[in-house]
Amino acid sequence: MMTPQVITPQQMQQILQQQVLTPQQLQVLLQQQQALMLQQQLQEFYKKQQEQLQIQLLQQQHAGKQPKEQQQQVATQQLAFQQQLLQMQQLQQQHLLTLQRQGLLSIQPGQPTLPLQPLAQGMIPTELQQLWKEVTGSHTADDVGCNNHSTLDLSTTCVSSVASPKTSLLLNHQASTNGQASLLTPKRESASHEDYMQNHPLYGHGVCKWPGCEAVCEDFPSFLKHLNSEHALDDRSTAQCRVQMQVVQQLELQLSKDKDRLQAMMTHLHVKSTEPKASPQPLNLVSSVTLSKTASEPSPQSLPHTPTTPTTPLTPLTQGPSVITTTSIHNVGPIRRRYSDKYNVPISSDIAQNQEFYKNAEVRPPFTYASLIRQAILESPEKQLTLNEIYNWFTRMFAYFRRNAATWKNAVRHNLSLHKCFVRVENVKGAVWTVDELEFQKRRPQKISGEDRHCSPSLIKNIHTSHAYCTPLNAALQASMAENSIPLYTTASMGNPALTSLASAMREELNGVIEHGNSNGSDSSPGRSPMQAMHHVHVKEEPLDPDENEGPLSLVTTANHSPDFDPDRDYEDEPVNEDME
DNA sequence: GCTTCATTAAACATGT
DNA sequence: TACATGTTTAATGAAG
Repeated sequence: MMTPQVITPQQMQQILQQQVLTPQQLQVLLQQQQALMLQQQLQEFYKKQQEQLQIQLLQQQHAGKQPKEQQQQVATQQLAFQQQLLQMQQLQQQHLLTLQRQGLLSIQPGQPTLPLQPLAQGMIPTELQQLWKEVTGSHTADDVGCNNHSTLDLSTTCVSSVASPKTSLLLNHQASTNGQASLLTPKRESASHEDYMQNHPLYGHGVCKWPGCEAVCEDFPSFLKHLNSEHALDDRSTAQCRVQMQVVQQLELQLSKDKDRLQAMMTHLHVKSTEPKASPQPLNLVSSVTLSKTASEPSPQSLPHTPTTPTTPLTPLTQGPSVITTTSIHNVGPIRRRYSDKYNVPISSDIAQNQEFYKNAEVRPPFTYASLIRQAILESPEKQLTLNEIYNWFTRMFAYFRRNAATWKNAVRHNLSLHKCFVRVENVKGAVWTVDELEFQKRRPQKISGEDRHCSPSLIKNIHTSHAYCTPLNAALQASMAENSIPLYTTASMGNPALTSLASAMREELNGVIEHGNSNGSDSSPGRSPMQAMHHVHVKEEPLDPDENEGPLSLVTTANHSPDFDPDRDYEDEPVNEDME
């Protein structure tokens, strides 16, 4: 049988060449793939039925029945089989509806993605029916109807045998979208009656959408009446509900498997594309950078003066970080918006996955300076770096920053001073920079409410807070993550991008959780801090700092003083005792 | 068109 | 004096 390909290699390639596969696109692909698989399974089922019929026909012909009897029987069986076909189609519609109600499947009229055959139409097995006319079998309807097949849970065929045989393919997009009001999210009682009518998942286009019902209800009250009378809480409804649950579970299981398969495919392709990247002659910059104090300008002969053409991973990972694509290589110039900031891609994942690429290609990393600085600091064992070490990290990790040192170094310094998320801490050796994770997370969404800008920008407030216990919360965060056995971003994890992304994603998630959890200042145990040697913490106020009516307040610089946070953020008013100077 | 943000450039201060 | 470090301001462009 000519079965439609789920996804051809060409299609896959097309997908992969779309550098950024949004989760929505991925979802659509998975749904389409699953729908096609469903279609295939049903078609296989039809085929098997047909084969059985043919076999039985041959047997009957050998038995030598009377022609008239045979004709009558054939007519009856044909009718029964057609009914079963319709029921199968109904079942298929129900599957689709289930997906749509859950928001898993959204068939849009102009969706230009992979060619998904309209199931409601494509599944009408006219050819099969034609074949049926040619053959005469002795199948009973029950045999057909309750013949479960393959992995599909077709038990609904038996349960919902009350379906009207005249039901046609009522699945249409509009009804489907109506159904998206979701079975799983019951309407609030405050919702208007009209909305409820329009969005009731079991009612659409004047038809009861109860599985296998399709009863015509002129208006919503009559539908309700019908619903209460015909689909009351009884054994049949319970059984149907149970079957529907099984259907959903089956589909979810299948979706999960397909997701895993896709992930494995992506991972496989990604690994394969990065395999030959192991440069036989890696740039000897790392050692020179780390050994030299003024290593920001590495030896010119070791630098790629022309933009390298690395073998870049071509496959965008769909979950989490993205991998450098060919076209992104061209984004060498100044990028005002960094996509990883914009799309919330964990920077550590991206850097980890494209580490070799960034090291060898003079491609500007698609992150802001602030993100890069933060990453540099977080990668350090002590979560603190001197300015020079930050420079070194830049040059070590990115070939792009091996040139124009004056420019980007100035930018680094500028960012360090400008952003409140970077905290300068003086210790005995000198000044190091740490990350105020809360501040950084707070500024990431970049959600701007314009009315809050009256707060006068500016002015660094170098408050010398007193003690070593002025621990940047980042340390506590890291410690908490360590306690939760969440691997930090290390070079050891770079070998496994999936793990890295997962860890990063979890870390980002956890940051948010801890952020809230810590907002009461309960767990900033100084004992965990790796920075007890700190003496001075300079707290600065970021120019973009609004009054922040919403979102977590930063307690990093204040939690050490008082849990009662002053929303005016006037850190100068905080008690400053025992200034070290 | 406005606002916000990131980037870049530059001036300036301070310390070594 | 030169350089590194740190702060601040301003201009510019991208994006929302």
